[in-house]
Order: sequence, then C-alpha cells, then structure tokens
Amino acid sequence: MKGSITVRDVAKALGVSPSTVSRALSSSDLVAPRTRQLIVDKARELGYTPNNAARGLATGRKGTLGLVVPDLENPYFASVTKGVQARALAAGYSVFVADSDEDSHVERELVRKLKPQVDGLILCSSRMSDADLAALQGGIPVLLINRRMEGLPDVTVNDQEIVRQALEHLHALGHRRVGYAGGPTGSWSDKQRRLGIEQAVPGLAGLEVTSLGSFAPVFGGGQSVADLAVAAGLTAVLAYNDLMALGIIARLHARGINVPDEMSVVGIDDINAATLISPALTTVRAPLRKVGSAAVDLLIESLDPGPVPRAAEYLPIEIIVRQSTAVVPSVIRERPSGNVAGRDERKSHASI
Amino acid sequence: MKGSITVRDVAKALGVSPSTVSRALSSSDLVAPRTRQLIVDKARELGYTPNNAARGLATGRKGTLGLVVPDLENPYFASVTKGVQARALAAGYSVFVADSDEDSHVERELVRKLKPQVDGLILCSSRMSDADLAALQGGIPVLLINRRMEGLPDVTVNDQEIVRQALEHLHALGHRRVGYAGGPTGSWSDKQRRLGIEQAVPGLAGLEVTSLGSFAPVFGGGQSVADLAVAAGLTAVLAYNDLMALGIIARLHARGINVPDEMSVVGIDDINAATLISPALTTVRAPLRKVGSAAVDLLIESLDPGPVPRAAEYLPIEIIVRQSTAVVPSVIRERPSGNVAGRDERKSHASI
DNA sequence: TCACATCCTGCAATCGTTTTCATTGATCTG
DNA sequence: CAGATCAATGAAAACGATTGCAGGATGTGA
Repeated sequence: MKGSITVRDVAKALGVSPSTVSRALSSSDLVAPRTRQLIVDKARELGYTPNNAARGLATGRKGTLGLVVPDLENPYFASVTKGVQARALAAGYSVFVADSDEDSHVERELVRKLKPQVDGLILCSSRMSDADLAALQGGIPVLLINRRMEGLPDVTVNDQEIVRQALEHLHALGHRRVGYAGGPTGSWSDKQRRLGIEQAVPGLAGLEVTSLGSFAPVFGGGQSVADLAVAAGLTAVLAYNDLMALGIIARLHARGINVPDEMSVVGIDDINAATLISPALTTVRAPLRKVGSAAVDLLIESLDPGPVPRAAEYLPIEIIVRQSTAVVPSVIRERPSGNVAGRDERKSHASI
Repeated sequence: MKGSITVRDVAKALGVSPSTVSRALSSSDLVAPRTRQLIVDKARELGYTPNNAARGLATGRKGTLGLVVPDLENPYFASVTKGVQARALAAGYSVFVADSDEDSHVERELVRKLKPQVDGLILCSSRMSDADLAALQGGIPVLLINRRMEGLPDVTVNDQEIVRQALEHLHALGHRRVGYAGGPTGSWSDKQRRLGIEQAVPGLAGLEVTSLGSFAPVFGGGQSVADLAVAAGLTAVLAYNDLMALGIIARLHARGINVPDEMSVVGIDDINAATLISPALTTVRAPLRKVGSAAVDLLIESLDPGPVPRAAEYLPIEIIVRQSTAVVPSVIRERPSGNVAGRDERKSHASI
C-alpha cells in the first residue's frame, strides 16, 4: 500500500510530467502516440496500478455499482446477481453486493450506507415502502428490478403476461379450478400477478382462479399451500415462484398425492432447481441473468451521457412445459376416501 | 455528487475548523465533549456523509473487502457469500463480490482488478494455481476459504473428518462397497477428501471405497456417476457435494432404482436443497454461513493490529442423517433383470 | 504571579489523479 | 515571412478528509 507506485513515479522515470502520464493512461488522445506508447509500456513495466480512491476524489466517479437483494440464498437472486456482476465487470465496474435478509429496514440501511460509495444503485425486488423509494430520487441513479415506480428506471418482466401464459397452459389442459399461491404481501410482482389473473380469467372459458393466500417466497412457504389446494378441491396450483412450487410438490408427495396426475403445479422463474426435481417443474421462465445484465446496461447508460429517457421495456418470458402439469382427468380420479394411506408410499418414494 | 456537503460545510456552519469536525466525527476523543456534540448534531442536521474516496486517499484504508467465488448460483457459495456479507457489514465494511465462473483465468483477472480497491481479499475455493496464489503474498491481506497454502491464513473445514464421518455412517449401516464421486481436479478439498478416504478405510473392517472419477461439482455432474455406481455394483455413493448427490439421486430415480433401498447416497455441505428433495439427503453439514463470517473475522483481525499469528482452526462439522441412506439389505435385493421397466414408474414418479 | 503541564483547536501539508490553463514549438495561411 | 492556428506538454489547482505540529486557553502548584 505504501510502496505502491504512482503516476508520479512513472512520470519521473520517463522525464515527463504526471499530467501527461495521466492523459496517456486515460486514453485521451491528447498525447503524442509515441510518448503515449512509452508511458503505457513504462507503466506496465513498473506495475503501476491507478489508485481508485484518488481517481474517485478527482473525478467524482467511483467505478462501482451497488446491488441490493433480499436474499442471496434464493436462487432467483443468485442468478440475477450473477448477471449483474458479469456485465458490470465487462463494463469496468466493480459491484458491491448487499443482502437485506428480506427486511425492509435493513434494506433501507444498506441503501444509506451504499449510496455514497457507488456511481449507481440497483435495487432488486425492493421491499422498501414507496415513500422510502421515492426519497431516493435526485441522488445517484437508482434502478429498480421487479418493481415500477414513477421517476425511477426499471427492469421488469411482464408479470401479467406470465400469469396469462401459465393460466392458458392449464386451461388448455382442461383445468378449470385453479389456485394461486401468492407471494409476500407488499410485493409489487405479486400485485401485478393478481392483476394479471383478473385480466386473463375472462378470456378463458370456465376457468375459476381462487387465491390461496400470501406466503413467504421460499420452499417452506409452499408446504401449507398444498393442503389448502387439496381441501379446496382444486386440480392445479400456480405458485408465486419456483421455490414455493417445489414446496407444494414436496408436500403433495408426502401426502401421497400424485403430481401431475392428481394435481398440476406451475411455478414461475425457472430456477436451476426446477429441472432438478422429479417431476420436473413446469414453469414460466424469466431470463434471470439477463435481467441482471440489462439492469447494468440501463444504469450505466444513465451514468454516461445526458439522461436519455429510455422507454421501459419488458424482457421476454416463455412458459417451459415439463412434467409437473398434465391433462386433467376427464373423470376426476376417484380417491377411495378411507384409503389414502393405502397407496404404496414406498414405491413413490424413491425420487428426488 | 457535486452538491454534497463536506466537513468544510459543517465546520463553517459552526465556526470551527474542518480538522475539528473530522476529529469529532472519527470519534477521536481529542475534542471537547460539548463541541463534539455540537458537531455531531450539526452534521446529522445537514445530512453530512463522509466522502469515502477522500477518506481512503488520506488514510489508505478503503473500508471494503473483496470476495471471489467460483459460482454464485451454487448454493454453497451463495451461503458463504451471505455469511461474509453479513459479518462484513456489521464490522463496517462493504464487500465487492466477484464471480469467476469456475475459471481460474477469470479469477486471476478478478483478483488483479479487485486488489487495489480493497483492504482485504477473501478467495473462496480458489481455482488458481499454487504459483498464482503464492504471488499474492506480500500485498494486501488475503484469506483463503477451503484451501490451505503456506503463508496465507485460511478458514477451512476438516475435509478428512468429513469423509470419515460419512464412511463410518455407511459402514455402520452395513455398506461395504462404496463409491466416491470426486470433485473438480485440482480442487484442494477434493485432494483432502481422497486423503481422508485412504486414512479412514483401514479402520473400517471390510470397507472398500472405489473412486468413480472426477466430476463438475454441479447437479449435472452427478448424472453419469449414477450409472457408473450401478455398473460397479456398489451399494452406496459418497458425492463431492450435495448438488452432485442430488444429480445422482435424480438419475437413479429415472432409472427406477430406489434410494435408499437399493442405493444409499451421501452428500457433503448440507445446502438448503438437501431437505428440499425426497428422499431428503443424508449429508455432512459444513457451517456455510459461519465459514463466511469466520473468514471476515480473521481477515479484519489481520487488518487492524499487528499481525497476530492466528492458529489455523477447523470449523465444526457434523453428519446429518436423513432419508437417502439406509441399511444395506442382508440379501442384496434380486432385481429381475429383464424387467427393469416393469417397475411401476408412474407410482414412483410423483415426488420432488 | 510565574512557570508549566494539559487540553483543545486551528493551520497546513498530504494522499494520487484529474483537469484547466498556459506555454512552447511547430505548422499553416495568405 | 509575419501572424495565426494547432498539437503536445507542463504547472498548478482542485477533490475531501486526515493528521502532525504548533499555538492559545485553562488550570495547577509553588
């Protein structure tokens, strides 16, 4: 740290001024090609590394981005983070990653701490209140993922289209009584999806979608959903996300209910684990990494030139049909009521 | 950025000098309690935020840590990252997270870029060569996770103890022919585990452990392992990590082979997904988050005072017995050879 | 009351880059 | 060939916080 070599050292070694070295290195073409080459070579030879703090002081740019996610252990956010990280790196930015643990207060605190350290901030699935979010305007550029708010740019997928595709798929398979297992209350995505359901249902003859409630967007969240769905006599469930869908399937399996023969389950996101289970999960794929990289692109764009009013766009989504959904039996399979435990649990056991 | 208020502003507002403000805020007790209170209040009132770049320039400390992991989408690293991030935050550090995509060249590049920006660096499961790693000595503090190298501090779990516990468990269940599905070649952990196997086997009467090869430490890596294990007539497999174990189980299931009745599978790590599947995975738990936080503790310790020669310690591990392992049948179950497909696939189908 | 230690506080230098402005040759123009 | 334009470089002033040093106030003891 103390012995590190500076522009000054490079300059001295060549008998030029620090200014020239700085210019040559920042690739301004204000310097003669020959001297420039000399400087670049010498810099490499001496192993010069620019001091970011100093540069930041002088320019006001820090070369860093901040990313706040609710939970790194959630595969969804892990993928988004990966996308952000890769693109930011390619663009020459380093990224601070912070995990709010699904807590809006922690998140607010993180934002406060991060803000002065970065050139731009990405808030993924922010749990903060609209008011808190609104208060972020006017400072450094802030970009939202999976949320929209007047005055802030965002990257989102079309939640309404997502549920539409999922419901159409189920409807085509003959399902008429479908349940929706909602995400965290206050989640913007959840709101959008409920909206999407309302809009899609009228177009699908005979379809009836009932809300099963709001649940934590994790594996455990799905467990109780399964029971509710069975009790309500539904033939299919659309879950807020894949994790929850996985939980539902696990619970159904534990109760000896066959998926998809007796109950179809659809997830949202297409996380890696969706193909990792059996039956593989039918889900609506959101381009997770791309969401991250798009966010970086947009954010950087708003950093460099004049503020280009970029139109909001949706990233494309698509339904991935796997094995967790099937045609609803023309005659709902009669289940010998007293004999649920009579199914051969052992045989339907060996599976991941 | 430009309109942000500085120590100067605070100073002027109170008629004191910037130095005093600085001192008051950095909580040096070199300032009179009263003026100090005044300053603190005023600072808050004006919404003063210290400019980290400037501070970094002046002090040489940046208040940041760097973390490099091979793959954020791997739940193992996600958990470690979460641990690092939480502890660093508590200690007042922000952390740059970088994902090397399992590529040692990318990793080296990341390290090079990150080094000048941080006070300390954590390399998790580094894929770099010993030489590259050795070259890191002497610069900023570097700490290794899951790897040991002379001259660099580290946080590791006892890989040899891990395999010992796993093998003892299998041995106790009666298994004698066990396969080991290795991790990436060049992985330090993998080396340690193979070493551990050699040491544990002599103590377990009749046990025979065969290596099935080296595989990518991901879900897909396990797929081919399953076939090998079956072909070799083994009764149990120990996988390099949980992800791989999950892949093995999935493949076995697809082939209609019952886990654990016909084949026991043991993983390592205890990632969240281990309980998410059925049969739930028996695995040796490594305290993932704790690994992360311990790393931060150690690193910060080496930052502040004189270099305290901290003795290397292992973090505790424990085997978690779930449903993917079972007693080996006294008579290996006869499998009607021509009739593998005759098993009721449908019934063993509905499961996660 | 004087000398002297004790506390606080201000001054000014410093960290390493960037950047504006000025300078110096050199090239161009008519 | 004189004057103007231009390219390349150097000198120096920021950027904002920290910190060694010095000075002024206060208090203590003789």
